[in-house]
Amino acid sequence: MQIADSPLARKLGSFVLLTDTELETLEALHRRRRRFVAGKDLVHQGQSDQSAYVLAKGWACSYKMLPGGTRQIVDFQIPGDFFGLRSILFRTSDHNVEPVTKIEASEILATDLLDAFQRAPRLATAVLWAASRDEAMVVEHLVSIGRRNGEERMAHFLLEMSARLMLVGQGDRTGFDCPLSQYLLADALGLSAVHVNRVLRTLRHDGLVTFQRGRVTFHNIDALAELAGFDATYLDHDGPLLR
Amino acid sequence: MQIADSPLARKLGSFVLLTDTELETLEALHRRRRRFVAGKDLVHQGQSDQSAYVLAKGWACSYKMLPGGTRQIVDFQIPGDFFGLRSILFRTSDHNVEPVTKIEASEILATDLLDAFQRAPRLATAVLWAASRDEAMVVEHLVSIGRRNGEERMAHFLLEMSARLMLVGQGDRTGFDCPLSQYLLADALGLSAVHVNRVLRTLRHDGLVTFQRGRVTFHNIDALAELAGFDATYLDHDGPLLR
DNA sequence: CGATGCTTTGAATATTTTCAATATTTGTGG
DNA sequence: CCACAAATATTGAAAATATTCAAAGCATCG
Repeated sequence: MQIADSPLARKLGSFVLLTDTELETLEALHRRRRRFVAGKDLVHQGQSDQSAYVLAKGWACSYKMLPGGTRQIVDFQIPGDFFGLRSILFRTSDHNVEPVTKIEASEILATDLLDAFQRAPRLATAVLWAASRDEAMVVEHLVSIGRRNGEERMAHFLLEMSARLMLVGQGDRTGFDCPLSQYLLADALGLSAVHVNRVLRTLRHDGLVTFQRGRVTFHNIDALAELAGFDATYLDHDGPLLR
Repeated sequence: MQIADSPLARKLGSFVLLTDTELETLEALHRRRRRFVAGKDLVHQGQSDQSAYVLAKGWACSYKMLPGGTRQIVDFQIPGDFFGLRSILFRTSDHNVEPVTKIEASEILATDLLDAFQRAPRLATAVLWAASRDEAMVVEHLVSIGRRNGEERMAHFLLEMSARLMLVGQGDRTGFDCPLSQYLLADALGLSAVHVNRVLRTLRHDGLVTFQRGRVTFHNIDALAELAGFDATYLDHDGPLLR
């Protein structure tokens, strides 16, 4: 069995040991490489016949708009991540996706995905697993917003992003490059942008972490994890369950 | 093709037109009917080899504990709902499940589910769809906690529960029976129990909704939906995508 | 009927937002 | 490479929102 080097194959392969047919079917999903500029939505809440994507380069975010004009960012996507899957399964999208930076992504049409599941049925189980992993992240995000204060939320968020980025070979224990503005952080963490600024100042003054000029630098990652109550098990790959 | 009357078959059938084999395979998942008393967890955060369940009677909730001893309820389950799916896919559970009332549920072992996927591969796609629908609810919950105030959150929550209950034939436009205490509501909505009480008083005084002695009564459901910014599309079934 | 859990209310405090103003950084065209 | 405009970050003060602590009133169920 050959090793595929697409991020998607690597991710799914950690759950299901993929056969050659399955690998080929996966690779076929990567025709239709697209580029998008930052800030212009590529999946639209309420629209039908939207595609899903696998992100290859750059950062994006999924969010929902509220009647008052505010929004809540549900999730950030980094290279190797899926997005827009629900737009396929529900025919019409319940959320928006906006590139945070300029991005490159493979577009996956509804029929592509359903055909792939027909050709290689175990892929459906693998995608179910990947989607559940994403759901676990949303759940942890929910817990953060529901029960952690500003500092704890920020700490947890930065640690989670760091762990996710390290899984795809970006950043290290000292920190990571981060293209998010304080407005984006606010929309994600359920805070005001002003408060995000104050929270970052507090964490900086306490010698825990610095976020300046697009770079997150950890000064005391253990104290930060302690503050956040951070437990990365929900991100861990354990080795394939399906053989 | 016969019509199966299990809630699971009805739910998955709204996404995939199920064949006889698929229906039989589904029904086989309903051996192992279990009863549980209220308040005693049946899925445990951090434990491995946990089962998933399909709820037949009663209400349950999924939640996560935090280091400080507080908890965040992620989701309530009502008859027909799945829970503990992630405990199977990840071998170890990242959350707890507690019966709110006494419940009856069918236990589904990891091997049961994976065998069923092998025997009837389209079931995996159907379960992916159902899991995505659950994820959409968690996302809406996240949005609520992140960007709505106490009154809006409560309004949204009550409307969502009403819509979900009506899908399984419980309650109507005038209201529904609800076994949740203000403590449970607080843990779900990311508020304190005291504040939940004040929020309910405000909604009652404003003539929108009354929640007393286990019964939710809508007085002005349109105004309530307006206040909450409630849009039920994320709960809608559209008719099967897979034939 | 008595114990227990749930609901209700008040008052003081903590957290977060909003509004407003001022720095700083970044990107762009000349 | 500089100057300028736009975007982003920072700070203060007042107001809104929600929490905590404490106490009392109601249900409910054996």
